[in-house]
Amino acid sequence: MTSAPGPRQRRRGQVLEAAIYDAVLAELAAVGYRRLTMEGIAARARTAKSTLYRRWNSREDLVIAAVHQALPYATDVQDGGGVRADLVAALGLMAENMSGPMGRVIASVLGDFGHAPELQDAAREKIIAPRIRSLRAVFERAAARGEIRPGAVTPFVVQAGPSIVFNNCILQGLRLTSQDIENIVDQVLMPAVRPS
Amino acid sequence: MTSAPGPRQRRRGQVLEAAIYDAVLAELAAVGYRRLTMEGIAARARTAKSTLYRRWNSREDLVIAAVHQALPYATDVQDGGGVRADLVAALGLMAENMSGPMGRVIASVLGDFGHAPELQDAAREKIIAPRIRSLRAVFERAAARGEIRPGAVTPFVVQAGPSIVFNNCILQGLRLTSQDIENIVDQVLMPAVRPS
DNA sequence: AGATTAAGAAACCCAAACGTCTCCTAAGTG
DNA sequence: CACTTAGGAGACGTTTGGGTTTCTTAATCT
Repeated sequence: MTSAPGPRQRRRGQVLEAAIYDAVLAELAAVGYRRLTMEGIAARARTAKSTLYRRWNSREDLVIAAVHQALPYATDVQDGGGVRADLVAALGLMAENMSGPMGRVIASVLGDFGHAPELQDAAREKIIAPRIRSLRAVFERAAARGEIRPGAVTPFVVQAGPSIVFNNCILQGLRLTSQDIENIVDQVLMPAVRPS
Repeated sequence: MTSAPGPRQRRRGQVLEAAIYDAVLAELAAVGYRRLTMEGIAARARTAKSTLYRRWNSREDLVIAAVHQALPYATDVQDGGGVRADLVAALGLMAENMSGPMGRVIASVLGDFGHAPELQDAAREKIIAPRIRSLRAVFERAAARGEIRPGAVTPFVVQAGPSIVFNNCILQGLRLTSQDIENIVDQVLMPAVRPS
């Protein structure tokens, strides 16, 4: 569809690298990590295997790099109309992200976490940690404003929302509606932090 | 260790099948689904590839069967001293199971869920559903006894505990202490269902 | 005991990928 | 424009594993 297949343009540096990363993610989403191959990646990126090996030592390295750079959107939510609204916004964005192609990518890769410590660390640092951090910030600002009990902001309370979202989107493949998000906030999170 | 490697015993039927299933699970826990091979399974089970293909059509079928039959321990918790104790017991057992070798098996396999609907369904039915069910039963009995607000027993509230446990044990590879379990129950679950 | 079934071992063929290497030439550099 | 760099294409040799087949012989059945 991109005109005749004549003498193709040749990409370099950043542009090429970005195209390869895209191909890795697309391939992961399409065939899964089990069937991810360098040849498949090269074909989808319309490049050559040698180009891949020129930059990364192994499939694992390439996957780590691709996942690593694909996920730094920080999910930082600025305060809006109080805790409840902030939590709904934050979890909603999270659900949004996890339902898209990135959700499939994460699902494909996480099975191998136990056997690839680097992947596990990268994922933990890039995927989980920043989201948990930004969500904790939401709670803590609310606590500072006196909207919630300060003592209620524990690790498990902070984890609860993301865990539920994750399990629905990634593991069960469901798509959470905004009503669902509100239900999670109202039924689980708010009761845990509401001042008595 | 089992005497000289003379003419080996030859297993059949149920016994052999069980040994193969064990091998599949052990292999999954050891090398992950990405590197799971029929040859590896056969070697670990001390049997022949032909024996495997005589019974299952593909690696996928074998994995499905192995996971399927390995997980029917129902996790039904009988009522003890009230909701709190019941929840602690149920989640504790869940955490126990997920921290063992079965946890690694689940982690290995779930990446390919999106690409193997049968696996996904089998896992959902065998792993997730029964646990959610038994936990909901705990809540509902408590509601019937008047210990908690009946309206509080929603799907998300029921999911909350398992989701948190899952994300800690399987995804993060952490080992939850009984204190952790109590914290989850006290900080997240009880506030959600406590009668006002 | 003799007959039947199927486990185990091994050889086999074949396709897919790996990882390497060579060649050509487009894209950048001065 | 000459020169350097590195991407694209493809051909390799090799390994791994899939899946089949053959053969021997335990285990089970009648």
